Amino acid sequence: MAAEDEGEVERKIYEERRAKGESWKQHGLNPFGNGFRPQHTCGKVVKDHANDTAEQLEEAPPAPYRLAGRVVSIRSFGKAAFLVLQDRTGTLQIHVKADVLGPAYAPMADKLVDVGDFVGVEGTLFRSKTGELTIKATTFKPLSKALRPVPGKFAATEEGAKFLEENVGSLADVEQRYRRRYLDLLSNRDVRETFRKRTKLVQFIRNYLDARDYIEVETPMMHPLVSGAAARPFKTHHNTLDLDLYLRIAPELYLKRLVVGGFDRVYEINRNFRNEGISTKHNPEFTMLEFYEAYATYEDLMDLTEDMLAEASQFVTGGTRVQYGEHSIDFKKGWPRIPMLEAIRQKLPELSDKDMRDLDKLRHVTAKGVDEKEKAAISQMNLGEVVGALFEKHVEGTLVQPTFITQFPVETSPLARRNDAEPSITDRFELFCVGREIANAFSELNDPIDQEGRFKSQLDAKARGQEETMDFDADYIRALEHGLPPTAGEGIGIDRLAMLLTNAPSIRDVILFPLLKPQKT
RNA sequence: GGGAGCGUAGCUCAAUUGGCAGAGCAAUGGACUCUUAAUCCAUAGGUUGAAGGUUCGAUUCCUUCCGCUCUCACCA
Repeated sequence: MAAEDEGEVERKIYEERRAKGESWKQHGLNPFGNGFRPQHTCGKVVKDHANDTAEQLEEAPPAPYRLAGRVVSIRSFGKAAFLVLQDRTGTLQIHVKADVLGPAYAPMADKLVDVGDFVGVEGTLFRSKTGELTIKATTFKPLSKALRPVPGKFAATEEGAKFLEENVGSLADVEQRYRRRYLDLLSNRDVRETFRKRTKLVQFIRNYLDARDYIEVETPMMHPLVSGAAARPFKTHHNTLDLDLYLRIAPELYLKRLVVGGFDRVYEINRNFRNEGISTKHNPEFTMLEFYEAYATYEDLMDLTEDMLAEASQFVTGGTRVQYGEHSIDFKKGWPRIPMLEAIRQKLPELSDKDMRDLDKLRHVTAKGVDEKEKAAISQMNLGEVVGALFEKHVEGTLVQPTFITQFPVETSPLARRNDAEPSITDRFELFCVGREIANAFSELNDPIDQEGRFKSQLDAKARGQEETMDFDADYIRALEHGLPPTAGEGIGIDRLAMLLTNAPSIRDVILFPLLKPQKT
């Protein structure tokens, strides 16, 4: 039934289309049928014959094609009509004629086929007088009735798509695009393209890591403890066990347990959940790649990362140079690697080497121009935390081209290995691009005694009022006590990477069904 | 949570200083056997997001609410 909150027009169209579906039965057609099996696809037919002339097709016509898809355009002339058929591969024009089809043309003559319906056709390929590759249908079978119309005009052909892009889009209402993604997908070509690229990206990463002898695993989404990152979790509950659980904020500690177990090249591409704000760069559930390689260092992972992302860009977009908004991003290998303190001092040259170890001085500099609430938070920070805050405030947003920032303070890196020469910093890097963090990696802390101390520091931070802290994971310590080989690990935000490679301004443009407030009726 | 903006027909958008709520596409009826934004003739389609207020009169001004977008904060 049409919903009660609909407008008159919408309800009328619905009723009319239902009645048309009923009329299909008089022609022996099931309005919600099944059993038509296409043997070819629109995109392949067009590709295979793109260079065939009208004469070639007439003299040596290819064997008949059997296709099925959604009707996205109808141009009817009474006893003949041109339809545009869309399937997963593309579109192809169909010519249906009363004299060729005989009784099978009746549903067209009676105007029982609408844009949005699915049909199956069989016929031979020719070029129409205007030169377009077209199937002359010898079989025409409506398959499935669409009771609701598609939104507005279809971008059915290249020319039509171009027109709609340059003028009014089919579905422009941002909220509707996210809420009813199926309409967005079926009416907007560039949206289909974006999600295909996202899929290609994930496919590429899997192949890349598989080729390097990594194995893909799945670890728990429901965690008894908060671990692996600094974020607030979602809480849930298991009834039978009467057990409170958290949706995972990161898989890190489970993956490293697997390295202890001997899976010493391991990765997971899966969802993380963080109970934080929603923005164009944050969705509460998002996809993360994490991978761990024994006997590698964080420096090895920098090499791997620039190689993997340069190749991913090539695979997904066809080149290493990518336009993102106003920026032209170059993923070609050889990205700058800058220690965090150095990056800060490049932006704030007035700070001396000595200043960078002066907690009061740094607190003072960081607190410049911020509100009282933030000032209070800064006054509680330790040296590492204030360095991190200074970096985020003055440097992060300025890193447009891919840049590795290395040597993070130990206080903000509770799972990373200390630097051998300078124990106050860790063997860690983050990758930034367009002012955003794309990747985070480090040589793993495999010293269980040090790890125990770091967990305790997290508890102290929690006691100081910090909400985003890790729990003490005694079983993880025990795993480390059984021996974690020297290992480096990395996390890459797949959504943010997909944004870069598809020129998407919002993370919602690369997540099929982003979280929205439920619609009130 | 703070700030800014938006909400008009199924879709995309107009509406002058507060003065009869409109167009294109989609829909419906009709014509039409090579169109591709098909064309031509005709018809229908509205609680202007919701509630309240000011006014002779509100799409327009005010208040509250709902929803969305952007942005700041938070968030690797």
